[in-house]
Amino acid sequence: MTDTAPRARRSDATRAAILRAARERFAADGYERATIRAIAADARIDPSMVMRYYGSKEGLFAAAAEFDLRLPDLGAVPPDRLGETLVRHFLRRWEGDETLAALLRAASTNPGAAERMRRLFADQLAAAVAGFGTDPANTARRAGLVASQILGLAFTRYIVRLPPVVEMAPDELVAWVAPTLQRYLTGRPES
Amino acid sequence: MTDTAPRARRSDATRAAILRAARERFAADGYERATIRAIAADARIDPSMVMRYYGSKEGLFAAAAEFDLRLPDLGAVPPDRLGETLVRHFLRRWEGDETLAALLRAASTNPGAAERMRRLFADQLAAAVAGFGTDPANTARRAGLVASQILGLAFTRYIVRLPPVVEMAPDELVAWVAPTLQRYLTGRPES
DNA sequence: ACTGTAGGCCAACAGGCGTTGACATAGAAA
DNA sequence: TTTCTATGTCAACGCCTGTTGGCCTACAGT
Repeated sequence: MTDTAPRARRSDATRAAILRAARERFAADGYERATIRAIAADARIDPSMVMRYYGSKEGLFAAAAEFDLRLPDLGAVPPDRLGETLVRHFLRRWEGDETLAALLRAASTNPGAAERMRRLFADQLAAAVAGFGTDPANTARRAGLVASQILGLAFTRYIVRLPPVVEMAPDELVAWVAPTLQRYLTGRPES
Repeated sequence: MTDTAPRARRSDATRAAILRAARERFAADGYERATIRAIAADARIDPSMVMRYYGSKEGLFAAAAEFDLRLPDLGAVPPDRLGETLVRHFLRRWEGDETLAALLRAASTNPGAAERMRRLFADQLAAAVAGFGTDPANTARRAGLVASQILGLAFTRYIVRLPPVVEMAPDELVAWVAPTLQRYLTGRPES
């Protein structure tokens, strides 16, 4: 069998430094403004190392934007607290990890990043929504609506930084937004 | 007095063509990928004309992203149909004019565009929300929440193009999203 | 008819970009 | 100790970008 967990290479620290710097820059500047040269400078190595390890800028972004929403099993959540659980989870998830901010910024202008974003929500979120079983015919629609509110929240809070949205405390946001998600997940239109 | 409505210059057609092409490109590609050369080519003029008429790329964008939400007077709307009115209005407004899409895409990566977006919603939306008078202390907060859902809808439908959100008919979207805005505008948290 | 000016094009600039290949070096393998 | 390979640096390439200034040309004012 091939060795799937090869022993640590000497270059692993460098690779990690590049990835960390890349995530920061992509999150702060978006895909096109985040230059390989700037990322390499942050990581204190030569730009050509980025090419050696990640092949191209696209390849670097693909590695840096690898992301798992880590959604909980919604089947194990009390059905009336689905919305609350989701908002809480998302707020925590991307407040501690700028990868999603990087993906979000890049998705606006980079077709590859947009595709990745579609996949992230089509696969992971739709799967989680399907996980609690009700109304299989509308799973995709419900997941899409949830995504619209969740991404809108992220967009206004972390990208555009609309003051009122930035200033609201997490608990306050949960109190307002949870019922929205709850209805998108379990309600009916115009309820 | 100075002539505030000077008679049409010969170049007005060119200026308009540039602006139209700029909006298209900014909407399709975002700020950095939309090049002056490409915009000029679309408008069938020389890139240097863009500079002559708009000074710089920033100046061109500022002119192309001039936008009025044209929000209705919410005081004249039946209080229980505020949400529906708003969603309908926004869907129509940006389905027929790509300026907002341009602004949205650009706001992700261009600080100036983000500032413009903040202003747009802080001024125009917050003003409209204040227009129906209830709960003046929370006007900004309510407007922010509305913006998060509205922009999230635009982001998923026109920028990332999440399939389920793209495929839903306007009426269907209204039926789902209107209650959300209605609650953000007139409800209380965790209602 | 003449002249001034506004409209438009062309060629070039300086700088930044992603990317490449040749070269040095240090540590593991022999 | 010698040899080889992984790690890293340096300098340059070709390309594209925003931007500039000089030069035609056609039209409006006289």
